[in-house]
Amino acid sequence: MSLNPEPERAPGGRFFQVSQNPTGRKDVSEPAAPNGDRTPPPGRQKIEKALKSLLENKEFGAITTAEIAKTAGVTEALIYKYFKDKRDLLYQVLARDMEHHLEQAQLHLKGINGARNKIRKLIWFYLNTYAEERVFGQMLMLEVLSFHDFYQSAPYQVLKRFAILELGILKEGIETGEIRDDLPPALIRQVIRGSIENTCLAWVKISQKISPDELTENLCQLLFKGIEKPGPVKNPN
Amino acid sequence: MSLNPEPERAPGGRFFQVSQNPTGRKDVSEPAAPNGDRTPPPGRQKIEKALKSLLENKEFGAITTAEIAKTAGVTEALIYKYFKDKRDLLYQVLARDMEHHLEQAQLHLKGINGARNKIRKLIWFYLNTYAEERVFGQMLMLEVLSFHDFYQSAPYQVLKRFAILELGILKEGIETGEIRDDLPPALIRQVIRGSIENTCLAWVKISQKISPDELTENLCQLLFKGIEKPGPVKNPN
DNA sequence: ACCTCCGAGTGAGGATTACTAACCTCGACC
DNA sequence: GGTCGAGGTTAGTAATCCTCACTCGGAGGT
Repeated sequence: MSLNPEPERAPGGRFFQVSQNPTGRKDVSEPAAPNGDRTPPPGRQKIEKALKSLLENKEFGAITTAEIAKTAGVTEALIYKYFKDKRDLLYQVLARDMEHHLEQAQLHLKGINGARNKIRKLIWFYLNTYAEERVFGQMLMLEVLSFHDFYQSAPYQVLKRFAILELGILKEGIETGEIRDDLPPALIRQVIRGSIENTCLAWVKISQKISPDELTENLCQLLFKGIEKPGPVKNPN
Repeated sequence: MSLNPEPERAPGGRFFQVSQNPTGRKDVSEPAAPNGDRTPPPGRQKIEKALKSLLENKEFGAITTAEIAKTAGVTEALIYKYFKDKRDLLYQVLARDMEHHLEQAQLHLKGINGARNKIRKLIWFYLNTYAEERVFGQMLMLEVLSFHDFYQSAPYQVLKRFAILELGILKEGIETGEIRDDLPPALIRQVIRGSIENTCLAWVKISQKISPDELTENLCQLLFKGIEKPGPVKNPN
């Protein structure tokens, strides 16, 4: 009867259920375990895996908790044993992925000299990651960045660590004279990130095909040298 | 290059292309040609106004249809007389706003010479618009860009017209030699848009305060000249 | 062997939501 | 005066997120 493929319905439940936990993270996953080593319970793992696999061909808003539970082979209620929200589930999955990618990024930067070379490498790394892990890119760029509560969530904290990494490189470049010092590093960072995200978004949403290698080169050309044509200045502005 | 805006057929929804009514008073005194477009019914106008006012301090996903109907002073069902969806309501409101801003942008560009000057002006215009009409910026940047169906909606068609405008300026600049010709204009456009949107998003979401005038200057510096420190040119990598 | 505790997991709803079908009302027009 | 259709309403419905009370089984103390 229902021919409703409409995403982002949010009936049921209350919207502004205030969590007693200002961090937005639920501590239900951190009980006093016998020892520091505890593998997460199988049900929890299955739930996270189910969400990821469903995200392969459906957007988060269109995935129902019933669906998640069914593909995970558990009951709906179990989701709420481990996650405060449907959204909290997304955040925790995303946070784990981001943590992993942060480590990878740091690894990729090892042994590279010079701020500009590092920036180039980082740009390539982001593009390549978005290209190879589509679900991750979608989660980050379009399921999450638009929601208010994301900015109090765990994955946002990881995003901040990315920011620290990037700002560190920029400051290094400013000190060594590789990068101009008349603009705030935070702005430079936002421009770089914005460029990357915007091109990747166009690619994700409009199935515009790109090759990370080539795009890295073009982006660096643009970001490093600017859009002005070098040569005789016609109109000084 | 592949983002070349190609005209697609409009979605099935019907349009009430209404001319703007500055006085806010819309007496149905005019006979109104039978087959021509009439002024939209009051209920419809109230619904659109209600949504806009609710968006002032709530995100779209958290606004219920009941709420919209209540603040509009009509019943819920009336919404679905004029809009196919809750989202369709958002899209139509947004499309009207965008249409208006597109006209404004074209007006602001009149009498400006030179591609770089036009780009600078356009950047200022976007920043200023986002700064002054917060609700509009929020609608566009974070309620809409993440949804699949947006890319078949009316406001997306207007977005494409923005793209045409921007690409036109870029191509003009390439021809006159103001802008480098070794990079695809579509990429340049995406970088510019990404920079603007990313900075504005940070400003909207993290209440980072900016001044459009100052930010325009910095952004143009960055986008025009690049992030490299000018000076002794050593090796062009 | 028995009791207790506790985490993993379940079953059965409740509350709220987006959306719909059927109906009413009233002026215009023939 | 009958019809038609647009503007608007009443009274729902299915779907969805989330909660609460409950079961099961094993580890460990006594």
